[in-house]
This record gives sequence, C-alpha cells and structure tokens, in this order.
Amino acid sequence: MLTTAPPTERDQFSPGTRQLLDRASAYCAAHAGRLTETRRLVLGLITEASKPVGAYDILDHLRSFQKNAAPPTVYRALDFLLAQGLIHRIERLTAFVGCAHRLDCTHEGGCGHRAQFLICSVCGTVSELEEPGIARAIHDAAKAIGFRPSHATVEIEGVCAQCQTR
Amino acid sequence: MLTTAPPTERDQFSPGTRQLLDRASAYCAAHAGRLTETRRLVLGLITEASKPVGAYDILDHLRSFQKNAAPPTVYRALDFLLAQGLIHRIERLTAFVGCAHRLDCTHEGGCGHRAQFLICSVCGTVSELEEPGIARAIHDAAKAIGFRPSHATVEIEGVCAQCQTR
DNA sequence: CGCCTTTAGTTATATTATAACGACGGACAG
DNA sequence: CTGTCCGTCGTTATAATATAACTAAAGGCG
Ligand SMILES: [Zn+2]
Ligand SMILES: [Zn+2]
Ligand SMILES: [Zn+2]
Ligand SMILES: [Zn+2]
Repeated sequence: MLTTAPPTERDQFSPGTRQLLDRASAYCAAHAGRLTETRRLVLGLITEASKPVGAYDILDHLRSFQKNAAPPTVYRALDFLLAQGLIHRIERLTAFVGCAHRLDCTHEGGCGHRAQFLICSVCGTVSELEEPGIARAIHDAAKAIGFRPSHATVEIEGVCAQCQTR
Repeated sequence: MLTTAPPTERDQFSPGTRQLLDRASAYCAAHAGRLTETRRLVLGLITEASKPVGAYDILDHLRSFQKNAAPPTVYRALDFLLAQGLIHRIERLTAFVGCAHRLDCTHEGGCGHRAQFLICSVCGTVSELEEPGIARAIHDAAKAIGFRPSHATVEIEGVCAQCQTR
C-alpha cells in the first residue's frame, strides 16, 4: 500500500514563495544562520498569507506539515526570523508579516532597516514603508531632548487607497 | 472593636494625584462620562506609578481597595480611561501610562491628541512627546501613497538622557 | 569516532484579554 | 410613585498569546 507521507512545502507553497525561501536560505547562510526546515516552513506560511498572521494561526498551519508542532516550535522560529530581519512583528495586531525589503538590501551585514507599517482597518492588509523623512523626524525629536534612540515602532492605522474607492 | 474598613484612596494617593483625579473627574463630566470609584482608583494607581503598569499589576494593587476585583474590573476601567484619552497603552510593553497632556488640552471636545512615546530600555520610564514634525512626516508619507491615516502608534526605544550619564 | 553547539521535542505554566450573564442603581417618562 | 431603560459592575469561565525548563536529537569539527 502507499504510505501517507505528510505534505511537503512543494505541495503547499507557490513557486514564487519557494524562490523567496531559497533566497532567504542563502541570506541566512551569509549571516551565520541556518534556515532549517521548520524555520523555512514558518517563513513560507507567513509569506503565503496576504495579511499578518498570529503565532497560533501559524501553528495551526504548521501542524499540517509537522503533526507534533507546539507553541515553542513556532515562537523559536519566529525569534530566529525576527533576528534575521526576515519578518516583522506588528505590535498593534500581535501578528507577523514578511519583510518586504530585507532580501533586496544592498548593505552587506547589519543593514539598519527601519520600516514603518500602514495597517488598513478595512481589509486588514499591512504595507511596509521606508520613509527617510519619518525616521529623520523621529531621530531629530529624540536628539533634541537628549534621548538616544535604538529602534522606533511606527504603525499607522487607517484606510488604504484601494479600500477608499469602494 | 474597631471595624477594619478597607483603605480609601486618601490613604494611598499623594495630594498631587488626588488633585489630578479631581480634575479628571470634571473632565469626564464635561465629556458625558462618569469617573466612578473603580475608574478613579485605576487612574490613580497608574498616575502614582513612575513607569508603565500592566493590567494585572493594576489588578493586584486594586485588590487592596476592592478585595473582589477581577480582570474585567480592570479592563473595563482601562477601556473607559483610554476612550476618554486619560491614559495611553504602550503597545511594545503591553502596559499603560497616564496621559501627560490631556487635562491641559485647550480644545474643548475631541482634541486630536497625537502623541509619541520614548521608552528608556535602561530605567523603564516612558515619556510622552507631541512633535508636530513627526506627525506631519507620517501624514505626508501616507498621503503620498493614498493611505488615509486615522491614528499612528509611535514608540521609540532607546536610552534616556539621564541614563546616558551613568 | 568523540566532543561541542545548535536546534528541536515535550510538558507545563505564565501572562494578557474577553465572553457571557445576571444584578444593581440612577435617570426619567408617564 | 413606579415601571422601564441604560450604564455600570460582580462573577465565573475561558480564550489568546507567550515562555520556562528539561531532554533529546542533529549537525559541525577535530
Ligand atoms: Zn522590512
Ligand atoms: Zn484596505
Ligand atoms: Zn497623551
Ligand atoms: Zn532611563
């Protein structure tokens, strides 16, 4: 009889996603990290989603690949991907999105990636900005009062262009 | 024998805090809200703290006044205080701070209060900014891509001036 | 192979937040 | 006065998010 092997990413992820995962794998290797099977699956699941996904949503889907996945499985993968800069956490949604820029960053090693996020309250999508003007305004305001910033969370809620036309 | 009455806010809150609570009470009355006893205690506890406080920290302290307080007790008070603009939620800390500006706002009714927060990663204090430059940069960037913003969360992590000198 | 480091499995628990329903009390119309 | 309405609160249970702690396996390397 045929054995019922668990599905692989090949069954579930689009070619575009799998290509991104391959690039991410190379990126990790170049930064002293290993995009292991679990991490790759988690990044793939986040990439395939069109909206931010919660950790337990990821866990549910991950279980279709690995039946014994548990919360630490997901959180460890998320920690790694966050450290590599391959995903972002959206604080206001307690959810995660893929980074739109990291793999295209030309600064080899420690690109100071500072993004802002636009959250559409109608369709739920999140888009990522890299506006130097915002980063500069924040930096200047902090400097003016002697505060040394290390990281800024900027999450803008509103209605996206597409949802305004409906 | 003397009855062991539970402590009142008079026993626990400083005169400055109690004065702020009186002003907040008048503010609520002017905005179709009632600063009830529980809400007043929660706002007082947040005001007395020098750092952001979590909902369950508030609950612990609230129980010294009301022994049967439960999570919904605190969260309902927090929801009210957030709606009135008397406190802010710091997303990155999952904690709450008193608003530094609201009671001084001169716009009667619906002051469009848009603040930014500086979180010191050394001492844990949070200070509130109102930088028009940051708000404008955000608004301009959103407008440029057709996004209509309704609210922006800006939380800047770093080291405060005081902690840098040590 | 033998050793060490990283990664992952497993169980339990911590932390934050909300659902649901009934009771109570003041405001107010009749 | 009295009945109704509505905002508030008490209470119990549960949902949703996240981590601690320990063990086992896997991979890199001399
Ligand atoms: Zn990014
Ligand atoms: Zn939209
Ligand atoms: Zn404020
Ligand atoms: Zn400090």
